[in-house]
Amino acid sequence: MSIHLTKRELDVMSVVWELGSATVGEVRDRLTDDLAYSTVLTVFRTLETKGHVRHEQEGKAFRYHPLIQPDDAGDSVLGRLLNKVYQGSREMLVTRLVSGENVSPEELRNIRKMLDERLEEMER
Amino acid sequence: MSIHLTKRELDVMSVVWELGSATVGEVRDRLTDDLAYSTVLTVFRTLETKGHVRHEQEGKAFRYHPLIQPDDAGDSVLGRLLNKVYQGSREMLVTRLVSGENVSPEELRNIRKMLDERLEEMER
DNA sequence: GATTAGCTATTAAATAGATAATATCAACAA
DNA sequence: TTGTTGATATTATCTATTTAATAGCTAATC
Repeated sequence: MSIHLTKRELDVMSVVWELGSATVGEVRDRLTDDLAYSTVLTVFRTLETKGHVRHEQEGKAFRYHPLIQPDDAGDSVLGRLLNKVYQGSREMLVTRLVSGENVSPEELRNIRKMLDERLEEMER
Repeated sequence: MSIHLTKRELDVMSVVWELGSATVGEVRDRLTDDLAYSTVLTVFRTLETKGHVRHEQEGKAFRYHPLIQPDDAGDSVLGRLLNKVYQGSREMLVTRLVSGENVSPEELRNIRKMLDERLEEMER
């Protein structure tokens, strides 16, 4: 079963992943949108209900820890993108991904290297 | 401004893109979920309101034509995926994309070739 | 000319998602 | 003891999304 996160849930999880763990206040500070404390709390509670985070007491606040990893959440989005938008063509998707102005040659070379390694690995 | 499509809207647009244009019935036949005729029609109407498709009469039915292309809709999803899930790392994203079992060596080689071309192009 | 088939138009309703006001509680300070 | 502060808990509201029932229209058919 694939994991579905709403836009706000993803915003929150993104901070949790980045920091390793986070409190409501920490997340609130990092979000560009200015949400009420209780709003972020509500999102955390639904994430906890869905089993995507757990919390532990820290002083008087709760500290939330991720129970899912970025890949877990990314796969469903990536799969849908691949199939519905790029008709299953990974090449088309990657082409678009690297077509922006702000993509450095280094990054492209790193990706190419990764592909080389993966290809070698497949031949063995 | 980036284009946002809901899940169902994307399902419908996906068929429209694939066929070039489509009627309500054609879309309905191709969706795996068994939706009522009026449901698909409603989705088309919201897509038209948003300016993502236009229609013309064809016999007694409407034929819908896309006014946006896959990339237009994909970019917002891809951007969010890149930033929120893979912390801006295209390499991580592509790594995940090609990590499945059912990815052929041909596909990997094609992607690599595309990267080569793009790199050359950047050097000029 | 009445009936049917195959559409579109209208309207409704249920569910999901986003946001936050307000109530509560516990610990610390005065 | 009594506020005050900084959390969480409860509850509510609004909007977006999804789904579809039903009404109405038009052309072909009997």
